[in-house]
Amino acid sequence: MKYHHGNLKEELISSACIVCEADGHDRMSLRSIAKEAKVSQTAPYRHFKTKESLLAEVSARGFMELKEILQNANAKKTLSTRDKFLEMGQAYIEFGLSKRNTYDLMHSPVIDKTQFPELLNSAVGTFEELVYVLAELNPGISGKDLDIKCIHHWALVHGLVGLLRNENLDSSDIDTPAGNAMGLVRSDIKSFLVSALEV
Amino acid sequence: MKYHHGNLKEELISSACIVCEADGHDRMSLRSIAKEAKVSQTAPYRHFKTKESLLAEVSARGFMELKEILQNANAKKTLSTRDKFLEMGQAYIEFGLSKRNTYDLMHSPVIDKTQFPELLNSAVGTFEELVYVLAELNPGISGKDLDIKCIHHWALVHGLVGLLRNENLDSSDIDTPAGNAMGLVRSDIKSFLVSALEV
DNA sequence: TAATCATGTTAACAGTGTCAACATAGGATG
DNA sequence: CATCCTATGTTGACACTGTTAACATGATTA
Repeated sequence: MKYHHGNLKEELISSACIVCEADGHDRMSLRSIAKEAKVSQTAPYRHFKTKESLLAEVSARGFMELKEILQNANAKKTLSTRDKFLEMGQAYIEFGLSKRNTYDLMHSPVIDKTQFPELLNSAVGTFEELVYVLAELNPGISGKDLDIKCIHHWALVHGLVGLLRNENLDSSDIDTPAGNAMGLVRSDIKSFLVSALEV
Repeated sequence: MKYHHGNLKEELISSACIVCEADGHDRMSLRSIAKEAKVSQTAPYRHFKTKESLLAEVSARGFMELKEILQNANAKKTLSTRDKFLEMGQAYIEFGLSKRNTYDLMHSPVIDKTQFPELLNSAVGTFEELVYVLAELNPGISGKDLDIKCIHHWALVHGLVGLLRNENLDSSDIDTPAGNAMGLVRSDIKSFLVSALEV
């Protein structure tokens, strides 16, 4: 039994990623993931100043994974620019729905991104990926106008993920127009994107 | 000093509303608001089964307030339908930005809305208000198509609030296209809505 | 070899949500 | 009016949390 773990920081992060996605960041305790790594409850403090900074790493990895997913969608050379754009939108939403708790952490106010420059960069990186397709899709616009258009589309998919994830409007027993429409959207995201984005 | 408070439940809720908006729901403790009401730390448990159910109450009040705000915007008789719609969008976003922490709670996964039917109704009520204007604005569509259009616009404003609130992209020192565009959008929300909603 | 320093441990503190057991008062019932 | 019931309060405790201080270990470096 060696005293020094050797690879603790990395193990803590990857463990945190798993627990965070499984239970949600608010139910994740530093102590539990320390225990999982078979290490004392205060060992993480040699690698992370606070719990928040560990969560910042988890969040950053989420953004990196999302960026990669968007890049992959954008890299499908057989598709038209329009279809690549739609593919990205769908991939984004699917990420938000499948990595539910991680996505929640990524946009949670418990992490002050201004205190974690790397995290901020990761988040901005996601945005940049969107800029590339939209620039290709709209040769007419550029600069600020292009950036604002990006925000428009980012807001749309981000908002949709939020509604589908948190409102529980469709998965409830109560039969409402909102719930039914939400179910329709969820069952065919691509159609929704086509109509909403009007591209 | 009377043993029974007399109006504890109501006082706890309104106190929770204030603390929640001031500090955020995750930093709010049951004990602290019990103390504020000059009552023992377990007294709240005579009125709320768990902390979550008190937060559900706070969330519901948030939705009711938001609905009222949207109703007021929609009731401005001097405005055209289009302008009423824009007014609602702007009012929604301003609510999300000014009642930042409350808005966060309203869409937080810490509350399982399926376990609080009244809260679910409040949330759905917000949606309904949107249906009314959009129906008036688009006489051509109805039923599911109308509902899906509502989700589209709800997602847009909801997503925009999320980006403006949590990403900290514009308030940071780092100079990025995303941050700059975010600042532009924030400084003139109405213009953004006009271009994004294309109405 | 000796010293330094990153990385581990143990013990403790103040705080949390929650429950069980007990206390009080006011309204309903005889 | 006396009595009991029930809603509402309190005290004490439990298991947990993030975090810090003080100490231990062992690898790197002077």
